[in-house]
Amino acid sequence: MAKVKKAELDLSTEEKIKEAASIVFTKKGYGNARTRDIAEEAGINLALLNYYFRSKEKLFQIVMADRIDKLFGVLAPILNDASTTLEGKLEKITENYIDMLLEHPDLPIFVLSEIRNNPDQLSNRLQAPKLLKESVFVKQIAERRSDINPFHFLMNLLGMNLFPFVAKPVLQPILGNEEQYRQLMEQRKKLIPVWMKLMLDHG
Amino acid sequence: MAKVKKAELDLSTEEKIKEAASIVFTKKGYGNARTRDIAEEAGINLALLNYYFRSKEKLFQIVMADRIDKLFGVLAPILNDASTTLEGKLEKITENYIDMLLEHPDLPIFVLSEIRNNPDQLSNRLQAPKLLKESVFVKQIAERRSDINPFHFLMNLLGMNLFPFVAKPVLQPILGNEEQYRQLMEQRKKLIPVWMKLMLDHG
DNA sequence: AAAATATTTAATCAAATGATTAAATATTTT
DNA sequence: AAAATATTTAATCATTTGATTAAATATTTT
Repeated sequence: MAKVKKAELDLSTEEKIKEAASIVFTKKGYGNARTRDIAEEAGINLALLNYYFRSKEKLFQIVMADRIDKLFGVLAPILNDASTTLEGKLEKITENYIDMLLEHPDLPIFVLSEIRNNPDQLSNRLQAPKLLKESVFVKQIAERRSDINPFHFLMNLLGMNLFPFVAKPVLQPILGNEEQYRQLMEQRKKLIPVWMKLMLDHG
Repeated sequence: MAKVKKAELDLSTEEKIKEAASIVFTKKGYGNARTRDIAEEAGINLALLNYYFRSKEKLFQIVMADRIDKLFGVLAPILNDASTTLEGKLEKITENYIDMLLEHPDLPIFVLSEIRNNPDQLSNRLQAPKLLKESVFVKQIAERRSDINPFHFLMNLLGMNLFPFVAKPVLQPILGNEEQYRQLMEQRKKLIPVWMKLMLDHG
């Protein structure tokens, strides 16, 4: 019990700081976040943050890696699944993305703006590009429409899924209250795959 | 000539600072931008910045108002034009947006991330929501498809136009070099209106 | 040209902020 | 329980950074 107790507390405190850092960084971005904000959010002393993570920068790197995983992890397992059709993938990607984004609406704008702030540091370590580029998913699109660059359809899919969340602060006043916003996103889970199929089959 | 010379220099220096501030703020965001960065970019002394604009915050407000105008100004004149069809508006919005974004690719991510950082301050003063909500454009969409909330199509249009620029740092490695990226965006000027019409007419 | 005004600079201030230190407290091991 | 180790804190440091000041320079007006 003694060993367990210590390990529990250890993990709990470290995890509490990581969790707080994730919240504060995601909400404010690296430059606007204060280590004191994070300490307060975690309910601990400022020195503890440096005791566990050495620096703001180190803590940020850990949070960032986790956030990037969250944002692209939704895609990864689906893209190269040989057992699903293109249609199946469109439905699965859309449903998973919208479900995830309804829980983490500020994730895309955080990751994208931090990549903008530090393209060299972050853009290089993304395995998402290669993953996307050589995926079964993109090959399936290319087979279906050899006349159009398949990445156009990828941009459309990601754009229709992600943009309403990236632009949420601007769109919310147009779209209504939180519940109405949520309902629209739920509708899009059905609609986006239909629209994607339309684009792939006609035009 | 004497009067002109002073006025010229005056405007030139003030404008030089504004221009530098626009560049630095847009590239780094408010929190990561240093007033010394801006002064250096403008080729002037730090004190001059405060002499002309009183504070970083004030300078930022001026830059931000200008950037918001740039981002939404493309839409405004088209949305309520009674002399164009829905199809005509889709083509015009897409062409104008992509042309503008090719010149200012980091504009959307800057504006959206700053609105996230300060929703109360910035979101309220946007007249874009009301403009969009009550536009002829949205009414024309609603007439065409009474079965689907017209804002779905608005989100699709904006998503397909803006997202490739918002996500440029992530997409660039997939899409190729700068020139190839540009060519894809040029293609989208023709493609997006076609796709939008498809979605409006079928499904 | 002299006086008045506007512009620009170097030096400096004060507050914010990331980080450290040394001591206190709690936990685990012996 | 005592010793050893790990955790936590209050106080403090050093740097960064937005802002100011007072003096110098340039420009405009008289």
